[in-house]
Amino acid sequence: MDDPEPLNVGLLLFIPYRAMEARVFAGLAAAGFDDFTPAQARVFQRLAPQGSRLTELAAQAGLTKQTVGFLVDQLERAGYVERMPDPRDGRARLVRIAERGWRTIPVAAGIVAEVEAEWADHLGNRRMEQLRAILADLRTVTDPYR
Amino acid sequence: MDDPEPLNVGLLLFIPYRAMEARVFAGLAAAGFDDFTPAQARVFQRLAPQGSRLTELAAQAGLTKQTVGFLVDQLERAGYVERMPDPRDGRARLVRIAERGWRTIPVAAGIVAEVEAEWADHLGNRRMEQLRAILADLRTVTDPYR
DNA sequence: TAATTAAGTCAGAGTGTCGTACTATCGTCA
DNA sequence: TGACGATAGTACGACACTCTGACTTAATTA
Repeated sequence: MDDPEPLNVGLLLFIPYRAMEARVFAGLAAAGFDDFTPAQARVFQRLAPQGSRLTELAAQAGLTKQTVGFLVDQLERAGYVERMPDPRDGRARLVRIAERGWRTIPVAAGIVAEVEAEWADHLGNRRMEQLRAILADLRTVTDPYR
Repeated sequence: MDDPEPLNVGLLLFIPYRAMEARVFAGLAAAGFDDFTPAQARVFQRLAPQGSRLTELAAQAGLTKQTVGFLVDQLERAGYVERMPDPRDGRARLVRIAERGWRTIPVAAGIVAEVEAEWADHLGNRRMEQLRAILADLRTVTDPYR
């Protein structure tokens, strides 16, 4: 109706991000993982396979330690992750994906693949690959954590 | 240290989005617009120049009417927007950008331009344009609202 | 070994979001 | 023209998320 001016890139990034997130949540819920909030997922998503420390997760997700601790509590109660002492540092504990957490992974990956396929279908494979490559490159200047 | 597998496109979209948002907020705060939260901004950003209805904003932002009403209350109290009756519908009210709101726009636009310039500098102009074009195209399949 | 730094927790407060229920107004059609 | 279903918005209550500040425990450094 009234869009002569192009949206800024920030908003353009946000729109598909949100669409992807919504699809993944709907799919997880349909597969029985219906406790699981976006905030929890943003932490869960960054767990290293061998486990991550709270402080590390907080830095990566751009949240405080307290917030991540709160979210990990919930994930732990729901059986998605477990905490164990870090053998290399008595102060630290490692947050690791637990059995139920592992089960979400193929489900989520399947939905992501499905959405990506739809996008590739719309954009064409070549541009989809360009998008992925450009975003990965952009990460080097926008992700303070690597 | 440990990133052989590529991140999914959702997360790759989120990282620069978040970086852009953080920069805009820091800049607005530095310019004296230090009340102004991300949630408020996500609504404010979608206001049509002639004013928008609450329901319309809610649909675009993917929020409920109540949530948007709550955020608009705050924006109104802070002088960024004003509400007026919709001459075409007695039930509706138009939310319009108010004087103080208009003043944020060049500031925000300047920061967005600055960040985009940095990105273009890193990616090269050609790929920056590709990114913009691809995202705009992707919007047709990911934005349920247009 | 004392001082400093780092990992994590606890407590409290403020913000953001939703579901349900309600009022007022609009549009339609008998 | 007036009754009825749909739509715009508000009110209230609950819960999720996030932060700040203060604290505990363990590691590191001097």
